[in-house]
Amino acid sequence: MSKMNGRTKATPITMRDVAHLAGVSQSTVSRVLSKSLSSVPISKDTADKVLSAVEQLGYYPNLTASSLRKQRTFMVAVLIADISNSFYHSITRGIQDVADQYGYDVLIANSDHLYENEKHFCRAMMRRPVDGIILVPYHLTVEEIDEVIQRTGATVTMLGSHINHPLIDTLAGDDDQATYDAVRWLIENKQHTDIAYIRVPLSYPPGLRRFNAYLAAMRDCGLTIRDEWIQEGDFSIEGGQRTMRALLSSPHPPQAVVACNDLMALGALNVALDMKWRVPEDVAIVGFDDIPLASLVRPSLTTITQLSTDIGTQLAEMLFERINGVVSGPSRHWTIPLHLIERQST
Amino acid sequence: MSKMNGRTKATPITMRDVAHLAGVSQSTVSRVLSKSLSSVPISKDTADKVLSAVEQLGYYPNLTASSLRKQRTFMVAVLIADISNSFYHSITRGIQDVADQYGYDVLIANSDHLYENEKHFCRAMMRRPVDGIILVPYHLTVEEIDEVIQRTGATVTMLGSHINHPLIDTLAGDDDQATYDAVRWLIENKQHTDIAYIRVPLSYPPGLRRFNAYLAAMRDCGLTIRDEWIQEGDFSIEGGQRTMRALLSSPHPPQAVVACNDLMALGALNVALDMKWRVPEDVAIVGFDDIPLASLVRPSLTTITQLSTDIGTQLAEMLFERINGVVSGPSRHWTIPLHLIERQST
DNA sequence: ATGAAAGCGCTAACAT
DNA sequence: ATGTTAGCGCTTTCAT
Repeated sequence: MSKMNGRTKATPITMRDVAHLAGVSQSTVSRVLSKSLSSVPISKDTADKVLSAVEQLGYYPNLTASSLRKQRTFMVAVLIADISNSFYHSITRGIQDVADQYGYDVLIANSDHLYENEKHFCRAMMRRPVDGIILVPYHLTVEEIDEVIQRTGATVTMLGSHINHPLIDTLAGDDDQATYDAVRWLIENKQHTDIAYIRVPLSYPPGLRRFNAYLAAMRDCGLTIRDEWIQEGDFSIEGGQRTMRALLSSPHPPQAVVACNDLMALGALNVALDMKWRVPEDVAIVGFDDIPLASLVRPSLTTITQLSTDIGTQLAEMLFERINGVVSGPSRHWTIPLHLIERQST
Repeated sequence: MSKMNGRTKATPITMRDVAHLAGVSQSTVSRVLSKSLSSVPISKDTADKVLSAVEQLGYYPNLTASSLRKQRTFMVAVLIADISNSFYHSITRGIQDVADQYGYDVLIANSDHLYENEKHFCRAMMRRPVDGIILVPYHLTVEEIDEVIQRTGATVTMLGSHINHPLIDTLAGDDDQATYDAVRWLIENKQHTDIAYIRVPLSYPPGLRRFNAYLAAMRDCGLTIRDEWIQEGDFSIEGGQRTMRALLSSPHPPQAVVACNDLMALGALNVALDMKWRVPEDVAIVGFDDIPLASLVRPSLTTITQLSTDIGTQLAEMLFERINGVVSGPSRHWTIPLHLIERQST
């Protein structure tokens, strides 16, 4: 290693240095290195000289400069709702893998489900434009997302179905149908009548949809819902624990509990066991997302799968198809099939 | 929203536009906006004109251009070993929070514990220099990290104690001592004599250190270790499951199992329960990391805590102290106290 | 107090 | 086939 002594200024090696060493002009170096198809031919001889100079100096092109000039950053940004939820985090991994393949770096942001953070993300995108954005928006409006697109020219792909924009490809699960089916399955196959639901605040469009699906299933089966069976969590394990405690201590505890996501379902499961309720004998539990933990805990959690890794790669593939011009034309809206995975908690 | 019709080029608003609207020169706009302490005074009047032009146009400065000129990117990069391990992912969150506070964006990369990926990360840093780097390196050598520092001028902070470089602040837990203590505690307080260890490949310095601590504790207590009690996993839940299956099916299954990380311990726990072994009565299990799951599963997992969120914020704070010049001088090496958390699995 | 001009490192259009 | 030149959008000297 050079010397490692003292905190000194960096000594970046630029194209100029390479050009100088190779005895050619700086633009020739650029041409050799970018070897773009459209470019003019270059003599084998100079190409070799350049390449060996690059080798010798250990030159790395500066992407910041290249970005500025090309108006293309080779970065994509991802906005997820909760970095501590492994559901999102499988998505992230899927995206990273695909981005890597295309030579892109990934900027990750986390909204914690907060509108303010989502808006902050949009502002960040205006300042540091990226080529592509993958969003899991909860509160953002079409207008806000549209502004980012108009101003930065970024290609946007999102998870969810509540935004409709002519330039945004979307991928969404059929949440409501899956929730509806799960509740009916609890009623018809498991003979439950007293079914509680742990929802999230109704300002979250997907949360609202899932909750409505639960209501519809109960209504369609002619079942009545006690007020105390409807609980409101906040996506987290703690939310699930708190609401489950309320549920199990109420005068009429439910026979089954459906939660809007796995994290809350796991919190609920955990509280049930600690309160010595047998699961599923005394109370059955159903989640949503199929995060890795769902199959790991005992009893393992019955849940609705979204195949989160696939979602990530899928979203990224859709994005890069646009970025690389493989696909053009009107926005695509894909739906992914969801299905109940029956495990030990029901 | 403007029109949303058709996939058109972006219409970025630059400083020139602002200058034009405000009727001043572009450099004046820059001065007003950067309001750097060192800068010359500016008349209240023009400042107002500029600010209102900014407002009116909804101007956002372009960070790519600014980065190029200032040779400062306002980005930090993080290299973690496993994005699906919640231990790292609490670290990530801690870093994100701090970075956010300082107005920095965060680039996250994932090595999957692979040397090749770690080197790939270094190359990426050469091409897209960032102001700061936080590393959890497993295989990277001092030389390789030093090159990045020399070439990019980035400030580096890392988790771990096996790299010694005059410019790199490090934060490390006292893994070996904690492991040693945990094993002795199993022996002296829990009266176990047959203790197995699930290690990771010995090419991982921290893994090696922890393993040696286990050996030392056993030896110091005069206990012998059967060959089959030493198993090798790969950091993952599956690794824990596979090795635990081997352990429990062996002719002399251990009374206690210590794993090098929580993920493997959880896999082991899970297999034990599925094979109808009672935990901790038939076999006790100890992990390392204290990831959120450790306290969630039943029986909950006895483990060694590293306070991962604190680690993230701590690392980031150390980094920004350097970046912002709050601290200078020789590199600091901090140790964080680790301690055993006794839960139900022992 | 402000404008003009140079330049960060690169790409691409324009020369030759 | 290669060199020269003009920017990308910004910051920062140097003038005035």
